[in-house]
This record gives sequence, structure tokens and C-alpha cells, in this order.
Amino acid sequence: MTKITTGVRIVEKADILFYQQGFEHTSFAQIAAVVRISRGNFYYHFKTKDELLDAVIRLRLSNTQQMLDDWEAEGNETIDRIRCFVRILVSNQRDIQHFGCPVGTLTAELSKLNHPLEKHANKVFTLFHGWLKHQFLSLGRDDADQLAMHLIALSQGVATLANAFKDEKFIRNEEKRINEWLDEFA
Amino acid sequence: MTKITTGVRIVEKADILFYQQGFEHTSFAQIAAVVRISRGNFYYHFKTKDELLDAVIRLRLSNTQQMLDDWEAEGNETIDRIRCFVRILVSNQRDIQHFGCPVGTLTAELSKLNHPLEKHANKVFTLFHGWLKHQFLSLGRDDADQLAMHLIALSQGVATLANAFKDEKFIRNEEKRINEWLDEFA
DNA sequence: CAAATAATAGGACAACTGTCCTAAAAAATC
DNA sequence: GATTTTTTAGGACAGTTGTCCTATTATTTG
Repeated sequence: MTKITTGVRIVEKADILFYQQGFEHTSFAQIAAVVRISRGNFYYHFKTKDELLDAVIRLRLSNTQQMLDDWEAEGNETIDRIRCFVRILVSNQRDIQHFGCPVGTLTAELSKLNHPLEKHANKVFTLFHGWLKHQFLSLGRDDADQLAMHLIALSQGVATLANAFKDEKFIRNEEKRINEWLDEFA
Repeated sequence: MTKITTGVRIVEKADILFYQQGFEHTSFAQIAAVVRISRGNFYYHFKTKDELLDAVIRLRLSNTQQMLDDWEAEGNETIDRIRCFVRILVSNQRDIQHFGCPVGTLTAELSKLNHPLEKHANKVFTLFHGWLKHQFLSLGRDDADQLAMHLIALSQGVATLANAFKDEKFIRNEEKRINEWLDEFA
């Protein structure tokens, strides 16, 4: 049982708050309150807000990579691996309705802020894209690149509308539609 | 030639800045500087930032309705009317790459802020949805509601990824894909 | 032209932001 | 147990935020 350092706890809480409230709208004071440290102590762990954001993005990259590796290791058929990706929409349905997709909303926010870490945040998208492309290539598709982009775009759109309309049925409908589309590749 | 009042100019500039920089990240001071009025004078036109946001949303609703009415009046076939909607992605390509979709990004931001005007902003989506549903109904589809949602979701996803990857070709690819999908209904 | 209304400018206000300093407490090391 | 290093708390700092007040200038109305 390894001890969880304060630095890690800060990043984990910041990760959640950035997702639920947005990066800019989340203040040091609020994170400090949630982590239960003083604002002054914050500076010891992270000198700037961007430094903290960088750590949050690295955490997300690591978590995403881990998830993709797990899907790869489960020993499913390729097409079912892709369905794992689609299933995120359903299993994270509640959060998505409340806060949208964590990847899409962060990159959108950083884009508007002209934030230097925008490209860094986009790497999460690149991770998904590389993995999906690899799957479609395994299915012998030479348009794997486009197919991967298309599938990510689809799920992004579903997340955006689910967040706007808070409609549970909509996600189910779209999941079904996507899976039917995937049947063509099986 | 009707005179453009200062109040209207404020709303128009705020509309642009909210789109390019986000609602929260845009300050009164900045809008005042762009409109070339003093910060003090701002209070005469809009008492609170939410009041200004409300006006911006009403402007967007009005502009959107106008655009939909124009598409309706152009006398095209129904399927080509729907293609008008798809074409926004291409004709607004540059802005979308820089700032994403104005509708999707605003609703996403307001959702994270838990802002009371979130539902008001969502009405722009409802406008598009109602119009698209009507078009699909004209094509005799009894799943017009779902089809309209699906098409909006698609374009939202395309906008999100185009913004993240700044990829011009991607939008073209997806436009083509959507139009091929629409061919089935012709 | 005079009176009333509309519009503007400049600044005050408290609250909050990210950042940073310093002194004290806790923990680890020797 | 003494010393060094790590971690913490509290507060200061200048800058910005949305909001609001008041005095002055334009414009319209009678």
C-alpha cells in the first residue's frame, strides 16, 4: 500500500474540478479547500496554475493509455474492442449529461483561451485516434485513419448534445446506431 | 438607413467576443474598449453580465431563425435544404477551426458554470432541431426526430474535432460522408 | 429658448484572482 | 538527541473582476 502524496491528491481533485467546472472557473482557493490544505501551501506543490494543468493533463493521458491497454489485453475480437470505446458514452452517461466529455470540453476551453497547453491537452484525442486507427487497420481497412476520426467525432457530438439536452434516451439511440454502423465491419 | 444604437453595438461585439474567447473570459472592460465607450457607461446599457448574455443569446436566436427562414424560402428541394445546414461546416470552416461551434461551445461553458441561462442558450439547438425535424418529416420519415438529433450531433462532433486538430481536410471528408448519408433519403 | 430626459465619463467599491514571501511545524537523517 | 530537509500555514501583494454612484454633457421635448 503506497502512500498517496499531497501532490497527487491535488492533481486528482483538480482533475475532477477542471472537468466539472472548467479550468478557468476553478480557483486555487477552491482546490485547496477540497484537498484541505492552506492556500499558501499550494505554492509549495505547484508554482503556477499552468503547472497544475500540465500535471492534470499528464494524469489524463496516463489514465487513458491505461484504459486502452486494458481493452487491448482483454482478448476480445477487434470489433468488440472498438465497441468498448463506444460504450464509454453509456457507462459515463451521467457525468456526460452533467459536464460533457472531459476531453472535448477541455480542448474547447483551452482553444478559446489561446492557452499554450492546448496542444498538450489534444494528445488525449491523439491517443484515442491512434488506438482506434490501429483497430480499424486490424480489420483490414485502408481508410482506418478517417474511420477513427469519424468515430471520435460521432461520440463527441453525442456527448455535446447529451450535455445540452440532458436526454438519456438519446445516448442509447446513438449507441445503437453506432453499433449497427460497426456491424458492417465485422 | 436606421441608426445603430450603442446598445445594439455592444451586443454585437459581445456576441463575437463571447464566441472567440468564451463568456467568462470576456470582461466588461474588454467589450467597452472594443465598442469604444467607457466602462462606467456600460452600466447604463446593461446592469449585469447576465443581462448582456441574455441579449446576446436573443440575438443569436434571431439570427438563427432568420437563416432557417431564408433556407426555407429559397425554394430548394427538401433534401437540399438539409444540405444547407451541412454546408455551414464548410463555409464557417475557418472560424470553426479557431473557435469551434458557437452554439456547442457556449452551452458547454454555461453547463459547467451552472449558469441560469443555460437553458436559454440551448434554444438555438432547439431551433435547428425543430427545423431539421420538419425537413425530415417532409421526406416522409417517421423517425424525423432522431434523424434531426443525429445530424446535429454529427456536425457538433465535426466542429469539435476540427477545432482540436485544426484539420481542413477532415471537415471536407465529413461533409462528403454526411451528404452521401443524406443521399439515401433523396 | 428652457426644461426634461437620455447618454456618457470617471472613478469608487469590495471581492476575488494567481503569485509569492516568510516563519513555524513536522519529518527524516545523521 | 541534534541537525537538516521537507512540508505547512498565514498573510501580503498587485491586478482584475462585476457592480454601482455621481457629476457632466448631449439630445430631445415642450
